[in-house]
Amino acid sequence: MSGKVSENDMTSVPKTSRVEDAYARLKSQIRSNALPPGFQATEPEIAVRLGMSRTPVREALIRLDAEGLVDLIPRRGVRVLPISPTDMRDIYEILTALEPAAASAVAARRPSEQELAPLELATSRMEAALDAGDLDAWAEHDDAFHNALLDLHGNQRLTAYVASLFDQVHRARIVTLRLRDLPVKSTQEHRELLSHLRSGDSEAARTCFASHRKSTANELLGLLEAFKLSQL
Amino acid sequence: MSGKVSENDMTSVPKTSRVEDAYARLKSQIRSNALPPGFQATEPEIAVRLGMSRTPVREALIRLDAEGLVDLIPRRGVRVLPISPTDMRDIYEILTALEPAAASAVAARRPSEQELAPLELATSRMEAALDAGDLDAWAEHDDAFHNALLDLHGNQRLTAYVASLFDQVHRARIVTLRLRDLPVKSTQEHRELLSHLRSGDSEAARTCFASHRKSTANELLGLLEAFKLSQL
DNA sequence: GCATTAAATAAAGTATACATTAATTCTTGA
DNA sequence: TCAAGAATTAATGTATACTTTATTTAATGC
Repeated sequence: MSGKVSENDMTSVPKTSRVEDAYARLKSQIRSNALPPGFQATEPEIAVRLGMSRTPVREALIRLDAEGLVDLIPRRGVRVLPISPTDMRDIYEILTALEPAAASAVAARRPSEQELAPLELATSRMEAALDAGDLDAWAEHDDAFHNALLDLHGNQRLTAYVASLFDQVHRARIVTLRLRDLPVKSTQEHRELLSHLRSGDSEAARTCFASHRKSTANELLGLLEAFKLSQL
Repeated sequence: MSGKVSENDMTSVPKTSRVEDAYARLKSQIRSNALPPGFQATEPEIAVRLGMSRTPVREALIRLDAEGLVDLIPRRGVRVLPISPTDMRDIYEILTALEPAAASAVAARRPSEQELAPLELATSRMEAALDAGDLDAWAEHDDAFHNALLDLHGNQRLTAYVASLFDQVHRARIVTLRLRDLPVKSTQEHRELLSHLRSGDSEAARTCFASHRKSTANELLGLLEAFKLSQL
């Protein structure tokens, strides 16, 4: 009964393995552009950089490679994969097929107001962030909206795959966010989609989301072309 | 100029690494049920089995884990993942969203007869296999049809992902293929889809494929329930 | 001085040794 | 006999040593 777990909470931290640590740090550094697209390094270099041996680094790199974030080049080490307009087109095409299907299914399930709460919250925050002109916050809540919708749908494979696609386009989204007008229309579309989910109109939800995705994709691709951003 | 590459062609074989070898063999054994769902083994056991050290085995297992074919259990080794009806439902839902989108895009592109040749060939072979009652051949050409369509579309991420989903449901497809009536309707639907691709009717192609996928999924799920196959 | 080829270099690929830790088994006491 | 706990076991997680091989550099011959 003297059961004290605390005291040295520092030692009872989640206990992360080196592989997990390497994976998380590398992924985060890629997302934040600390390791920019095209960056190339050898395994020993990365191992030193992360303060561990090659073994866990290799295992983390294999995972990042499988997720399409880096390329393992036979005798040259790793390269952080740049995203080309073609990549963007391909990825958004997949998102345009998957997310509307999820939205449609969620609407058909007639979700309760409680289930929709995370979506409502995310939408409100997007609106607030937009008013405040805080683009980073807006992007964060946009992410939250899409994740909440997928969670609600409950197809874990779909959720995981969409998440990995979002990871791949993250850098490009961040860059282009500042090259375009404020995402007023996009925010409105989220509000509209939410109303379709509420009313249980599955076809309207699908259509609404599909057109949202298509316009997002077109806008993005237009910017990449306009600014000659052939590599991100 | 004396440059001869041949002579010892035996030495210039693809030259496969141990990791690749382990990956391919394990995957093949999982597909063929040599390693049945639920099969569990430790890394050293698998290493002995494959005649190599743990290192390449681990790396191959990480890839198989990322693809959803095995589960790496903290201290228990690997387990070949069984497919449950829920998994099947989730996977077919994704396929139902992705493949019709690809079919629609291909139709819109008005493919040439030459481009459609692999699809025509696969369909003919499915019809022949059906007449001959050769279910294995039928399944093989069914696969070929779907792969050819995705290749034609050209979205490599989409192609790769669909392929990995097919890998996951492969065992279940093989089993259920023999529990149901001959796939007459399914074969006809392929022929029908092909005609829509030929005529460039993208909406018809999408609808046709979507209903094909849905009926396939329903049939499959029905069989799993009817035969109480809660794990494959 | 250039091209061809050989040697050196360094990275990935692989094996193995070691550390850590969860599970199991054995022991001990009630 | 059963329960609690300690010791053992064995598997993963990690580091390191070694092997193979592509690339680069150096050397040699024309």
